[in-house]
Amino acid sequence: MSKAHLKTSRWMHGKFKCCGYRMTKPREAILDVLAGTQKHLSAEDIYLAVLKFYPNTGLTTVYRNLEMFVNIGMIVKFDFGEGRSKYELADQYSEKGHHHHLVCKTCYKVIDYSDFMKDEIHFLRSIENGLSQKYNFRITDHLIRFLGICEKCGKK
Amino acid sequence: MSKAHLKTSRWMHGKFKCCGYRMTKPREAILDVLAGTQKHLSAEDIYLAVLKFYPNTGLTTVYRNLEMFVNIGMIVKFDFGEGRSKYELADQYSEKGHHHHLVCKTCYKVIDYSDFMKDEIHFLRSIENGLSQKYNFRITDHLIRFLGICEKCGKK
DNA sequence: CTCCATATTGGTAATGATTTCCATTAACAA
DNA sequence: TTGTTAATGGAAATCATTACCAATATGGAG
Ligand SMILES: [Mn+2]
Ligand SMILES: [Mn+2]
Ligand SMILES: [Zn+2]
Ligand SMILES: [Zn+2]
Repeated sequence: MSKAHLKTSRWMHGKFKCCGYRMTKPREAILDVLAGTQKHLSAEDIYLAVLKFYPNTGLTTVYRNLEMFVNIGMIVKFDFGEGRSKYELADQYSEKGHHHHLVCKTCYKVIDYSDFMKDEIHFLRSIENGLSQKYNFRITDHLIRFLGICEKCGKK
Repeated sequence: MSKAHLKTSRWMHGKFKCCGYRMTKPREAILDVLAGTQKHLSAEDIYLAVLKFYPNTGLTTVYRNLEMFVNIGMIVKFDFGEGRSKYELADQYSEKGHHHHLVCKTCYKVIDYSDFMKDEIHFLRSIENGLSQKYNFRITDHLIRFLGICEKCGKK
């Protein structure tokens, strides 16, 4: 996480100066936590992790900053159906890069995959234009996800 | 909705006898309401609509039955991001058939589309098998959605 | 048709994630 | 160092969804 920290600091500088945002401990910590894991974390997960670095951070602050990070596109918020949102670094700031998810309907395990991106690009190109034209809708993003039963749940 | 009602009754018969479920007014009404609209309704939307037919239905009952209908595959539950779930009849019970959604990030307007299904099938076939193999995951469903700005929101 | 076992209902109270408030603190430009 | 103002964090409020539970209605057996 010290490595992650260094990396994090670098983004911050670039991203914040311009937007008028200030660089604060909680913000740095939130990005560090997300940069230091491959998992999809809930607001509370992040809060608990941040707490270890800065023992009097508020959960409110975590929520507030997560929202802000989502707004400026540094973090992505997902709803996989378990009742609370999960967060991860946006594609361009993550080692994972552009990817989608397999979600187990039973235990909510989430698997990242970035296979078959060539097929995806081909598929998207073939329809995005048609859709935005037909429905007068400016498409800025897409969501592709597969649902089913994970290995562990399948054995029961 | 009288037409919808007739149609609804027919399903009920087939679907319920077997599963051990009983046919009740609220259940009939919920399906009628969903069969009588093209919209994506929240639990409360449905509750208010049902209330007009059966003035002392409980919101709890609506939630309970929506969950049951989702479980047996007659209704589909969606989260478009507005903080409450939306429901619609499952593909095979709806005039809409298999379709996906365009969702406006600004006003949460939802547009159904079923264009380019040929491309979709081609795309899915090319990757579902590979994914389920590689990740030992039994895929039962998929979610394809486009996000962006609707016509109205684009003008502001 | 009547009766019974039990599935279902509907009000109310709990839950639990996320927001709102607001007085206090910290960032950072001058 | 100082002043302006963004940012924080604790507590209270929201709000959709669930859990409870006593009262009721359904559908099959007799
Ligand atoms: Mn991911
Ligand atoms: Mn739809
Ligand atoms: Zn699982
Ligand atoms: Zn819109």
